[in-house]
Amino acid sequence: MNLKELSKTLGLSQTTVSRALNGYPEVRDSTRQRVLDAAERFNYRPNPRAMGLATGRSLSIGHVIPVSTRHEIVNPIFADFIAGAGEVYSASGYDMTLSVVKDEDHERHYRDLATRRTVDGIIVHGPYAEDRRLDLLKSLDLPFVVHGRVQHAETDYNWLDVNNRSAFYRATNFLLDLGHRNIALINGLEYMDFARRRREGYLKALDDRGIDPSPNLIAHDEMSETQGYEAARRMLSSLDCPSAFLASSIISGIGVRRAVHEAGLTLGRDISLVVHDDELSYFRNDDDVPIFTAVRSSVREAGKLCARMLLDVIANPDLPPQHRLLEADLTVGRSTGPAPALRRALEEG
Amino acid sequence: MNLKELSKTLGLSQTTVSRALNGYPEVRDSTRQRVLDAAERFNYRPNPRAMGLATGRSLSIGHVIPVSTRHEIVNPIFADFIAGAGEVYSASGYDMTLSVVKDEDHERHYRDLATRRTVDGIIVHGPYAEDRRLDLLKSLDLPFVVHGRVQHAETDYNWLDVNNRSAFYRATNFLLDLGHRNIALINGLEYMDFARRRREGYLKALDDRGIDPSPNLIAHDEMSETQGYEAARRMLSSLDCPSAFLASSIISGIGVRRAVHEAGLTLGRDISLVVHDDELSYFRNDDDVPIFTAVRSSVREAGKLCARMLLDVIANPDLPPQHRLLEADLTVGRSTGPAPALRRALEEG
DNA sequence: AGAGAAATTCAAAGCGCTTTGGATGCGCGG
DNA sequence: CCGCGCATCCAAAGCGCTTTGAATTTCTCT
Repeated sequence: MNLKELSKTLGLSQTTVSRALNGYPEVRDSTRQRVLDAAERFNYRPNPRAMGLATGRSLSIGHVIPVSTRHEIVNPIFADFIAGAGEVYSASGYDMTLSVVKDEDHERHYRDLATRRTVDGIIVHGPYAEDRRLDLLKSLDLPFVVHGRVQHAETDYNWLDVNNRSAFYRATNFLLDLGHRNIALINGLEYMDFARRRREGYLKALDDRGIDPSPNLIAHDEMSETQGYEAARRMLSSLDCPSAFLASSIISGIGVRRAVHEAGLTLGRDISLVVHDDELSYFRNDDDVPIFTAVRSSVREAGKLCARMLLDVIANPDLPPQHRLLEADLTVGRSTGPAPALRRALEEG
Repeated sequence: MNLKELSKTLGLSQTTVSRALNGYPEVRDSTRQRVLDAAERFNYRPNPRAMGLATGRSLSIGHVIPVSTRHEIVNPIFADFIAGAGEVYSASGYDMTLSVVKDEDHERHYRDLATRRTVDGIIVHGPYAEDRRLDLLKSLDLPFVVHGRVQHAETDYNWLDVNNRSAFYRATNFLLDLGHRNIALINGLEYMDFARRRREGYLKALDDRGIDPSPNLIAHDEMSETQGYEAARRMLSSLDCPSAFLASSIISGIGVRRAVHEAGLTLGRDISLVVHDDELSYFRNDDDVPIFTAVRSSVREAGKLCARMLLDVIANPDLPPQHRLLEADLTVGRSTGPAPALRRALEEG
């Protein structure tokens, strides 16, 4: 059943029916009701491609998921982010178009999206500290929102980010206050923007107390269980063995835990661990006393907020660039405790 | 730049240009080359909505991700599956449209997809043992492939599945051969088809050896770290304390490991654990000697295969229903060993 | 009652592509 | 030289919707 048939059935013109359905004012109330009833009865659904052709819009948002050839990992936070964003889209009648794009294909892909206008806007995932994508996108006249930020951008753009620097600054300070001095950082890939900011926060906190960071205690890699495990194992058996770890993800944190156990040590007593917790749905860390002390920020919520921001920008093209900086909570769990030296001092009174 | 402009520039009709671009034979070779060159030079990209309107196809595949209101978890295997499928789509010029749909909205959503023809086919994720969705889809005349199967279906349909029954049958036998008798099953939600099949395999193996399964040693829930932990902790402190666990996911397996450690026991010696390993990219279990003994099957590969199957079915509508049953590998890692009783016997010679 | 304004409704153009049903021009055999 | 078949190319219709500009109806006031 299409518009033509529907309007013929109703004895009205396509114009009127279309207007009635789309809520335009120049339709008599009784007529509109008649149209809506008929549409419902005949289960009429406008053809989105025809709508799109006529309006130029696609009612679809593009999410571009980067996969590098070097690093095969699909970001595990991605599923939850999508779930959050998807909720917003379906509530607003938008679809979500996903593309999984290799690093070297990004430019071509964005240009394609822009010229074919297959989406009305896009969400950029996993920005690098130096990311040429944004300047390209700016030049393409396609609304976009970045989940994260980049270090230096030629021009302003829409973004939503967790305050990674502050989160890791606070987390590091928390460990320092517990007496830890050798604090290791198990971070994400060095060229990722979030990883760089987290390291900045970490270094700043050390610097504030006049502590020299040890290069051996900083690991940059893809955040996987194995990465956490191997980095932690290496560090635990090194000379400047850390008494505390800061892990950029709950997943690498799990790896750290494995290494700690394997070394015959106990988390929260011999070794402290603070993780960044994205509140992944399959990895809840929200018991009354959480397993891990964590800086916490829901990535699903971030997905919702990004989606809303983008829809806003699309609806109001003249809006100035939108920014939203979320602060992470620092929640104390069972994986942290005073540094062994401090603990002994405390115990001896 | 659209078809009209392009053909005007070339001094050709739209018909000819369209045919040249789409590889139809009734175009002189030299002309075709001229057209292709110009298209390249002017960076011509056909408008997909116009194409879709004219052809009736959308060049897009729908993935429907279920989220229940009861269980908020987004299936963690989903990201890797998508990555696999996405590769195939982009190689074939298809887009991927994702929708995150609540249980109660599924029917409406599928009907919508079918009447609006916004996708050319869909992939069904996470089928329940008794899933009314399939019969509905069958009646909708929209090609689809199920990742998984259902228990009883009125009619045949396209699916790709891991042989869950056999995988868990073999895993259980493996543990039985090691002398374990109290074997616990930490499974997914009871109404999921895969969970039911896994339990069948497990029960069958026990039955083969005349062992009565203990209801206390079977847990059904969403597969999360917490679930694994709590189920294992409960079981470990119960009367019929298991000496081995079978976990339906590497993630719940991690939880089991935590409970084991917390009980002061050692994995692979005091307690054995076999997990189902989907080869999630952020949770590799593929060291020379893997951490976990596992039944293993790449979900990313499954994504690829499902996508290919669907594209096939779309291209050849008269194909009979396609089926593909993947066997999982049983890989021995460090999380399993002889049952304590057997080990003592062995040690005493 | 009649004019002008306001409220409704409509016909038709247009979005950018594919595809049907011819045209056109060419070489070739009779 | 004519007519036929083949290789190329084209004009125009159509996909299903929105939207412009105009027509028609209904109100409102005098």
